[in-house]
Amino acid sequence: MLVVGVIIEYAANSLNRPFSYAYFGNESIVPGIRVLVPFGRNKIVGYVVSVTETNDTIEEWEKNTGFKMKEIISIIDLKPILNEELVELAKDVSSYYLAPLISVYQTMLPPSLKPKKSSLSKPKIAYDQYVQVITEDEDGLTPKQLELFRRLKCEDLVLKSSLKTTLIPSLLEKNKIRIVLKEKNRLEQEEVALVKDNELNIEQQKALDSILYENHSVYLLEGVTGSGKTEVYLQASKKMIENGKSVLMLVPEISLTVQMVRRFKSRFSNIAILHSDLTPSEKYDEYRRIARGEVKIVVGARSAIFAPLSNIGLIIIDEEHVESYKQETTPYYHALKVATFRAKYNEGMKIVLGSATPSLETKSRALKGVYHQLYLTKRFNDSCLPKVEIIDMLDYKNIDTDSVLFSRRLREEINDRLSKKEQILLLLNRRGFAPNVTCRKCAFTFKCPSCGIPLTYHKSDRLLKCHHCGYVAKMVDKCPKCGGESKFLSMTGIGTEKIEKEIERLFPNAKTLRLDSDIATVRTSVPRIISAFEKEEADILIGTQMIAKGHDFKNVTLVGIVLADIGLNIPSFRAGERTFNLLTQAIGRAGRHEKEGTAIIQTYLPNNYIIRNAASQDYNKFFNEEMHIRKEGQYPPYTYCTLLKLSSKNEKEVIEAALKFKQLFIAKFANLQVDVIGPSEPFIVRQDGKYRRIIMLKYKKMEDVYNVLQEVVSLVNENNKIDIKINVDPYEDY
DNA sequence: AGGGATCCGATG
DNA sequence: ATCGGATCCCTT
Repeated sequence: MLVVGVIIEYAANSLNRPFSYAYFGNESIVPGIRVLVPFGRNKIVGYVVSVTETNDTIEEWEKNTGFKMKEIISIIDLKPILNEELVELAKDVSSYYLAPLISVYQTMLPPSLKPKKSSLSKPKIAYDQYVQVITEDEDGLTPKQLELFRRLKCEDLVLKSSLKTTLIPSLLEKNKIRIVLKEKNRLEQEEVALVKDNELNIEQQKALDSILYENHSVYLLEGVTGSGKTEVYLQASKKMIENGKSVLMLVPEISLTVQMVRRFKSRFSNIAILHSDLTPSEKYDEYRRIARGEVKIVVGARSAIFAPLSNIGLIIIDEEHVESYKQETTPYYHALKVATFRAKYNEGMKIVLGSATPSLETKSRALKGVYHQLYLTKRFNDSCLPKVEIIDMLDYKNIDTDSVLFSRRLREEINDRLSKKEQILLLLNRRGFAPNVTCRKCAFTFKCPSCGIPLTYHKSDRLLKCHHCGYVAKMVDKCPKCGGESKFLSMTGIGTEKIEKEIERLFPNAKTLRLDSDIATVRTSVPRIISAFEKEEADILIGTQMIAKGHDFKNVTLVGIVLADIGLNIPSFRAGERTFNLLTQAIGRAGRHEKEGTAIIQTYLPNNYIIRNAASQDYNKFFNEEMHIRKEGQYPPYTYCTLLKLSSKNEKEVIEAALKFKQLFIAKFANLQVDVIGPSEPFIVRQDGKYRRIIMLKYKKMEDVYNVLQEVVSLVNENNKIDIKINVDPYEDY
């Protein structure tokens, strides 16, 4: 009998250990394969972690160990689904982020291979049928058959479906040909013509040489848009490939994947793509192409950091500062952290971080010499920086006489661009019509039943939406509390829809488009709107941060930031950094080409350092001032953080549990450099109808908190009344 | 007593 | 994570 150690598919801390099963069959069973096992009253999928032989019977084994033992129902895989490196990597990720091992495996693998019951119904390998000639002998063929036979003989393999003929069965029967099955690639990749490398300028060459020949493990390649970071990525990749290494290229989001893939395909004919917009079949096919070693370059989003590439020479993380590199659900990993883990198994591996506005963590490490700093300062097409004006919206003299939303200056400039047939971007980082609906009779405010935060009114579909959880309700005519008529329901605050309406009123002849995630719910609508605007089918594009990212509109000469303050008042220590990045991005959309551009920032905080530094495009000044604030508050990069999230249906119980944890922490950390902040009521008051509390730990060394956190994880076992989530190095903090 | 909601504990 | 049996609560 074989005793098989299995971790089961449920990603719960209390089940994060092997369960033993018996196996009597004669199929090969080795660690790393999936099996179907009985668990409680269910049949579920498990992942084999150990196999040992014993002469005991089940009864004897049960008596010796005191556990019950059931039998494995069936074996799913022939061979391990993860290579050795990924198995080790999963351990590192699981232990650093205190996440169940199975949850890491599940994020590493495509849907068809996840150790999860749902994988069994996911797409399997698809085959194409090819025809192959197996003899020289032309005897016994009819003229038509002979004609086909001779045609097939010229080639090795011919795709059967490409032959418009019914004669295949007869040739098969006469033993002239055979059918060969080959795995199909269901991802249709765009054809891109290969081009030569661009000439590098001195800075680029220096950066490239440093990456290739100096002995640092992490590089920060800092350079504004248009300074040619991508060319450095491409040529560094090329050299790595020549040296027999492989390359992993990460981009922050799907729309940027497409552009980056195009750039890479113009130099390398064979690359793999991994991101969440692929279908399960496409993911499966790409994954296996990588695993078989058929590709040396992978371009993808966050989870591509787990690509089964071997012998990695270079991992590039473009737009390093973007927060989407951190997953904010179990296993809460950050792609950069995972990259550093991968360096352990890939001798001499380099990590290159690219950004125009590096995260404070990265920049400060570069300044300390932990990362090697490289600069690209020259702009390529020599386009000049836009002129930026800050408009104080508290000063009534600046406000337009017809509209409180626009300043005189912004309205003037819009009129000017409309008359010159140049285009305008209007950024407001909030969707909907009004973010708050309150009854003026009884002060009732519409709130989300499951989150407890105010609902936003969406005029176009007359809905109230929760921007946090997606809850939707029909707008009503009367106040649900006092029955007051609709005229008492006041809509306060602004969103993109209101700007759209206001533009229609003030500039009736202007053609406008709107782009935000309400519109983006239809998969194809984003590229459609972007390309319509590119083709100058509209004068004004109104949108949220979606319009600030990446797109290069040649005829845009005016960017209006309708209200820059949104995001600054959020109680997060990262609020300033986020806003700086967004404003910088948006300003950068103005005048990226021959024509000079202008950006107008409307704000109630005209002297705020974030807004001033974004306006002057001064990253270094922003960095120094923000670092000062982080130091005062002892926030990252001066400390590390871990966020504890507790929730329960019973408010009193969360409060009590949170206080208990606080006490535990205070006792354990008495002599260590660890701060315990909270428990506090989070900004999102409820989650899924459950009451919440958060505790933030701030510390200098992970060793100081690690054991205690593990203890917390084990306490979670005993406590199924309250749900506890641990987010190490969180980006959420309120 | 009966039905439904909620809690609790075990899962090999 | 999931399930069933135990427990509690309310109605009948």
